[in-house]
Parts: sequence; C-alpha cells; structure tokens
Amino acid sequence: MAAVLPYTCGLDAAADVIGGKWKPRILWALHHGPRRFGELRKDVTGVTEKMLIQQLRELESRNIVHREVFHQVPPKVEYSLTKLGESLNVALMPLDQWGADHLTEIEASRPC
Amino acid sequence: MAAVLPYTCGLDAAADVIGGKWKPRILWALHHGPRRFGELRKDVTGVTEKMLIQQLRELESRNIVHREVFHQVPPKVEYSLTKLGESLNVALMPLDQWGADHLTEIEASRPC
DNA sequence: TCAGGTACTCACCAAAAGGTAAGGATGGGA
DNA sequence: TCCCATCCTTACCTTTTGGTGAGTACCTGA
Repeated sequence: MAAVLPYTCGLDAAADVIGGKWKPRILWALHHGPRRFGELRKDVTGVTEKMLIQQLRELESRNIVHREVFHQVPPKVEYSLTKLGESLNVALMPLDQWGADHLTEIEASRPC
Repeated sequence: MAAVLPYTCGLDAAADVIGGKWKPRILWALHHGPRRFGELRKDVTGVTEKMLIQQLRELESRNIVHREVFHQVPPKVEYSLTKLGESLNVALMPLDQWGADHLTEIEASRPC
C-alpha cells in the first residue's frame, strides 16, 4: 500500500488533481461556462452517468468545480468552474495547444 | 472494450501521452539533461525498476524520450528528452507552476 | 393512475495499472 | 573461478479504475 508521500513537485500535485480518464474532458467542457449534468453527459461523449458523477464529485471535493442545485421539478443541477478551476484551466491551455499542435504525431504513435 | 476513438481535443491527446503514475515525474527528472537509468531510479523516488522501464519504453515509443546505449561494461544507458519531449515539458511548465502555487490547497483536499 | 424527464445511487463485474520478487546477460577485476 | 555493477526481463499477484444495468425520488401534465 502506497504511503501518503508529499508531492515531489508542482507537476506531481497537478497530475493528482486531473488524473483519471475523464477529468480533462470534463474541465474542457466546463471551459465555456456552467453546464447541467445532462449537458455534460452529451458533451463528454462516451462517459457513463456513474463515471461522470464520480469524477465531478472528486473535482468538487478538490474545489475545482462548483455544484449548484436548483430545487425544481424536474431537478436541475449546474456545474461550473471555481476560481481555482479557472486557474487550472488556464494552466492547461498550453498543454492543450501542445496536443493540438502535435496531434498527428501523437495519433501515429498510439499503442492500440 | 473501448473503441479507438479520435481525440476530442488537444488536452485529450496530451493526457494520453503523460498518463500514468510515473510519467510526469520522469519528465521532470529529465528536465535538466540526460540521465542514466540508475540515476532516474534514484531521482524518481519510489519507482520500481519494472515500472521505470515500462514507462520509459512508452515515452520512447511516443518519441518523447531518446534512449542511447553505450556498449561498455558495466553497461550504460542514457535517457534524454527529444525535441518533442522538450516542447512537451515547456507546455507542462504552467501546470507545474499551478501545482506549486496551490500546493497547500491541493494537499489539504487529498482523498487519503 | 401513470408515463416522463432529471439527476442520481447501488451492486456487481471486467480490465488496466501497478507492485513483488526473482533471474539473466555482460565482461572486468580480485 | 567467482563476484560485481548495470540494465533489464519475466511470472505472478493485488489494487485501482472503469463499465453495465438496474433502481430511486421527485413533481408534472395527460
């Protein structure tokens, strides 16, 4: 069992926050403003309800996304980026740019 | 089984390249120049030989790191960043900075 | 009374990732 | 002859992560 070691660098800490199959996609989807649960489910293609909720809960507990419930029928829940989440997204932009710039090379060397 | 879908954004592609428990740490360790296998093993504390090799092989096949064998006894192998790897590391710097800036908050909200 | 739309929640299973421990190839030096 | 250091390689197991499919609660409007 891995002991809880302190992070060795900022990158290490950041990776812990955005780790997982869906978190980057979710952050990306929230980039342009608040989204309802059902909207995210459509935006993040391929994600299941369970995974979406799970990842959102994790991001929420990390104070990256904010969850707001509207007591209506049918229910409405909105997810948005917190200030911390916004700053994270800004820090992710160069990485997104890098991925976009080298998309062909990356695609070409995919394992599967 | 997940079908091989095209990446939905640059961030998605980048995440695929740096995914895994050790890759960010390895990239970090290579930041300041070539390193031998044994040196990396010490720099990336906690990593096992198997994992280190496995991750290095993946980064190599992605053209992020370069592997150079010196035919000596005892053997010597040096790993360094390729041009692509360098550019990736540049793109990761803001993320590292973000992690460093918010280290306290991140630590505080750790799951375990 | 009953289907509908929304946002979950749960139990269970499969796949991927990671960890442990041992062994192997090489040739120089004691 | 045997040990040493270095860089892997392999078999096996555990942990983590992700996926499936079903069910819940709420009120509305037909």
